[in-house]
Amino acid sequence: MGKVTIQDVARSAGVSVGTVSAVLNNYDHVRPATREKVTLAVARLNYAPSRIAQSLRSSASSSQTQALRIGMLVKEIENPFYAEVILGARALISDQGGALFLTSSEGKHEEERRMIDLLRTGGIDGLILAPVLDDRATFAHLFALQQQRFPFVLLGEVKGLPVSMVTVDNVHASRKAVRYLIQNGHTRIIHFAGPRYSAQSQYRIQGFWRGFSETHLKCEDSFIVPAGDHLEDGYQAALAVFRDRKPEERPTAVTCFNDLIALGVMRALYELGIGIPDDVSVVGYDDIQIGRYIAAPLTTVRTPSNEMGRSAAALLLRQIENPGEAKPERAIIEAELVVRKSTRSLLTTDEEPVS
Amino acid sequence: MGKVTIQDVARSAGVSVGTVSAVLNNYDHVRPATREKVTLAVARLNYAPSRIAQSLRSSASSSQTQALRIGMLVKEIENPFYAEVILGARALISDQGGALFLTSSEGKHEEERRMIDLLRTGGIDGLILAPVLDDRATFAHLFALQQQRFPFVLLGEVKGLPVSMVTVDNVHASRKAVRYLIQNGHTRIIHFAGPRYSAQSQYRIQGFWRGFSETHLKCEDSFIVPAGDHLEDGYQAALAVFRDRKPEERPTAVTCFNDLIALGVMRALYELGIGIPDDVSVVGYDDIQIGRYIAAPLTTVRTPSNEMGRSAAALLLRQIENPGEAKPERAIIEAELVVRKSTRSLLTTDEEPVS
DNA sequence: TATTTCTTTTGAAACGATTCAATTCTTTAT
DNA sequence: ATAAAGAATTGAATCGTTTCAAAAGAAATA
Repeated sequence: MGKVTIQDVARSAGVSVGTVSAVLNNYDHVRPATREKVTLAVARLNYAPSRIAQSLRSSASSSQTQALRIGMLVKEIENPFYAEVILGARALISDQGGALFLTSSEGKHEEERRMIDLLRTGGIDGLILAPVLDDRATFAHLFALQQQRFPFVLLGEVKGLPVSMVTVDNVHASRKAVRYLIQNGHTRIIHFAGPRYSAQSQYRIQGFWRGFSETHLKCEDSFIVPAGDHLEDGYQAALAVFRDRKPEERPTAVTCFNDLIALGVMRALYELGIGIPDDVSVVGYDDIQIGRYIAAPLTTVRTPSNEMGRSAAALLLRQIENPGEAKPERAIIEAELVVRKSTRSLLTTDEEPVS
Repeated sequence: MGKVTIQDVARSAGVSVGTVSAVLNNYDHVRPATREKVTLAVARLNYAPSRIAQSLRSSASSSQTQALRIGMLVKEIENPFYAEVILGARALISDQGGALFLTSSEGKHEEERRMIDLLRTGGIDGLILAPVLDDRATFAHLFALQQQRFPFVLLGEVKGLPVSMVTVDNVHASRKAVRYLIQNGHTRIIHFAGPRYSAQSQYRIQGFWRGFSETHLKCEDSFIVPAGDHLEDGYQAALAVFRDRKPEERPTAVTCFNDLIALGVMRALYELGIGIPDDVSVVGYDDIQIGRYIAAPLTTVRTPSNEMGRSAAALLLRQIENPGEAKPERAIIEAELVVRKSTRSLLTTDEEPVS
């Protein structure tokens, strides 16, 4: 069963390939009768255009229009911080008539390298990497890119690699935060640190130390508590620190690797009945938008978003595997209500099971 | 700045294209000296083979060894809801050895179409659209895609287009939320609705109505309040509804188009001194992760993330424009401390200016 | 030196679409 | 009925690779 090509359709419809192409692309210089003939032949042969050939041919003509394609690799798309970064990059590239294609490594080294390669061979004009994981093999990879003069920019800290990058002065910023707390009378301050091998986190720890060293106070080792970079990390770390400690032994303030950690910490404090800022002051890092709007755990309709994406992909893969079958499929997913603290019954004051 | 082809390499190395191809594919009938010449030319010109042309040619003989490339277009990457969807899709595609390339339309119709085209001509094997904006031209676009048998899946509601899609039963879910509230004694309930022309929002409104119609209660027109789909939309809408109303005239509960609206609403209520859930119950929609962790406005170090992305892109563009200059640039951006409600001074109880 | 054999290199023909100048077919106007 | 203008169709060129029969070069043999 050889593949059906546009040639076959043309022959079967008794017209030229050019005409078939015109019909398929909805050009308006085709007579209805001709269009009909072609459409029939397409249906009869169950013809599906080869997208490979299509893009080979049209990439030629579109490359004259020079639509800039930029690839971007982030660690985790779900971190609101990157969302903002992405928006910034996107805005500028879009203004230039280009497009930003996004990918994520989900924190895995080999994924990072794989994505870089896939983007690069995908006809991308340049790459934005934000941030690059601390990994030897990746560094070698980047070095090779650099050698080949492939345009790319790093976002964040990478030591000892002479490439273009955008960086924040983490030490300085972190120092400012601590100094602010100390100036306001705090002496026992804890820093919930980021991922162990993240250069970014190390700089922020360094700033924390430095903020202390400028004063008469001493920063003890126990002031640095490893957490991570997710909400849950902050939550767990804070529970561990605050749960079994007497109020007078608690820190009076904490700084966090990022806002997600801070939110997690705040959640833990809330559950422990520790007031913010009455008992403990909390400082985050990044200023994600949601930080300005936070309140209390939310009753909500739970859309199984992860599963939705998953089944969308499944549907798509099936379509690709059977290019012939044009039968649309539809997955209907049931949503459910999750009751939390933001609602209460007016009938009783006790918590009730979900109806 | 045209793309470098195998022809260019052949010319530059002083050999034929066949030889270059042989070198690239590691055939063993190439003399070391020749191999060397070619390798050098490849490096010199920074040549990367077009995988589109590759697979066009070899599709007949060798099987599809190419990694699967899936494009995904979302409305807004910054919405945490999509983040989850993306993760789900990504997980499955990655397991298959493929990659997910993400793009966003930022809610603009023509951007949506432009992105679809750019993805399509970029050698993508299939497309996930989540969700599709309610727009005639876009529908026509999708119809054409469908005609051309390009594999794609829609995520969300689109009426009158016979394509594969993944959908949630919005009416049902929304109805459940209202019913829950009514069963708990609420009678004055407001729904903060989504974007005006979103089919999704319309279904959720419909479910809201239906939840009422099953009871003895009447859903008045004024119960539906247009909001939008961003935090700020919810915030403003809630302010407008609650600010000038006497407590006994207030709704005792609200449902929201999504969690971001809910968070915005909660923020507004907090500022107005209205207790959650004591005075008003709030129901969101989506169950984004952060909904489980919320607390109070956060003092934070503000990283100018938008500007960071922007300048990363600027650097990159400059690099692409001047391919010769390999001079690494570096943009250093100053971060600043933003003091909000999660910190307080231990010296005084009044708020103080930032140091 | 001429002939044979083996190793390298060449260049044109695919792959399957889109494009567009040239051509043929319809109208419309004269 | 003929010319001119407009509409529809054609088909060769093109995109960037790989492939492979044929040509060319090098080495070995007679």
